[in-house]
Amino acid sequence: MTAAPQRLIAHLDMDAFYASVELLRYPDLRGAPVVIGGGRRHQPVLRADGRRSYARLRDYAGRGVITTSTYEARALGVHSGMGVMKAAQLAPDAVLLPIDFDEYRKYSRLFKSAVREVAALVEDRGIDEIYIDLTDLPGAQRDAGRSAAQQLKDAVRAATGLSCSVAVAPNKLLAKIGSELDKPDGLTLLAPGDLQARIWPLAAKKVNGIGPKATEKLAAFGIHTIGDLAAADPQWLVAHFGRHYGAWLHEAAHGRDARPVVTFSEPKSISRETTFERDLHAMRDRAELGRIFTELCVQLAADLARKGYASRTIGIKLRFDDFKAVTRDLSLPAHTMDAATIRRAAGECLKRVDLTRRLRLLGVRASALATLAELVAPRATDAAGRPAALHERLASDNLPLFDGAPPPA
DNA sequence: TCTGGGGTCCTAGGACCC
DNA sequence: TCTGGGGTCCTAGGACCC
Repeated sequence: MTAAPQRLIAHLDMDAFYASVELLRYPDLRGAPVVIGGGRRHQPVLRADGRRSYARLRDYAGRGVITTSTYEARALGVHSGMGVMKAAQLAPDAVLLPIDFDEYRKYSRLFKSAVREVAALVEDRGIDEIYIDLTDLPGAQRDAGRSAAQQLKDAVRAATGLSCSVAVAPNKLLAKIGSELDKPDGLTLLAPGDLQARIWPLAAKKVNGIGPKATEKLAAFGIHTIGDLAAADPQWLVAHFGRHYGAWLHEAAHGRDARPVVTFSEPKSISRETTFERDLHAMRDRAELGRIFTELCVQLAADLARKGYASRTIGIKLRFDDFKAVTRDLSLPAHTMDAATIRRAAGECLKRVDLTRRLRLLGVRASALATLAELVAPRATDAAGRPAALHERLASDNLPLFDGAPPPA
């Protein structure tokens, strides 16, 4: 009997993805600190002499955050998630470019299809990163996946002109940590024996799943590195972090992770939200809020239709001027993809919220999704157990969309 | 002038049913 | 009069990730 082959899981992460895509079309910016974010204004302007002029961080006013920045900008202390206004204090002369998701999605498709030419078992993890299972790739076991990883990097560069960082490890958890170790343009191999020397010295927050809150709580107990965490008593971790999370922290610190590479999964929810340019009040700005609310519902309905889903639970999200958020949701008797039905359900949710404070964000969410195929499948049945036709399963009506925002509580 | 928009997963209490 | 579990659904909030 032969032993099962060692799992070889790659994590591939594009280097400063949005910023690198922008540098492809604005090569004159190469080497400069460049930041992506802050909305859709501040487009570069082509001047009469044929050169471009770019907005600088110091010119910006608004509520945007940094989505990505070049390594030159990061060296100045600018990081993703940071408010643009705050970043402007650190790097006022850095170039600011608007976000162009269509362009990034185009390059995302390009690099992912290049990867799939090399290896078929690919898990999508958003626009700029993926996991790849190399375990059964011919030849991969011979060199622990090194040549396969190099092949992936070469394929991505050939297809896009962009660099990425790849790590190959026994599982997703370690591969994810590993791809950051040699960025940019990295190629990292991690074997089970590398845990103590290469993983344990790292900060605990390098583990995917240990965020700001857990990091702070761990630090309060004197746990700073992954090694500190590995040395902690698992019973103690469970007592302080809960049965599930505490046990997971222990496993993660020891580099154990059996999650498979998943090549497809159905979405659980689809949503639309927007942050207003200025905070709005439910009564004073009622007309504007009503318009935005309806627009979000119309967009959400279009998203559902385009992707082929119907939803049975509609929810709203509000964020107030003090940044506190609340959610409300409502389950319907039948699935819907109809804008008016969504708008009415979302309006019911809104009635359950105290609207004294001003709002900075409004969102609408569809969950409990079913594919249209599921809804028409023979096994789809009505309350009496009889097969139901699609038009009977979808709650749809022609109520007017613009019925205004409900009165504040 | 702090803090976008799109997601996933987990917890926890109450309703309701067996 | 007091006292069971288990299972599922609904709802709200929060941590976390890209």
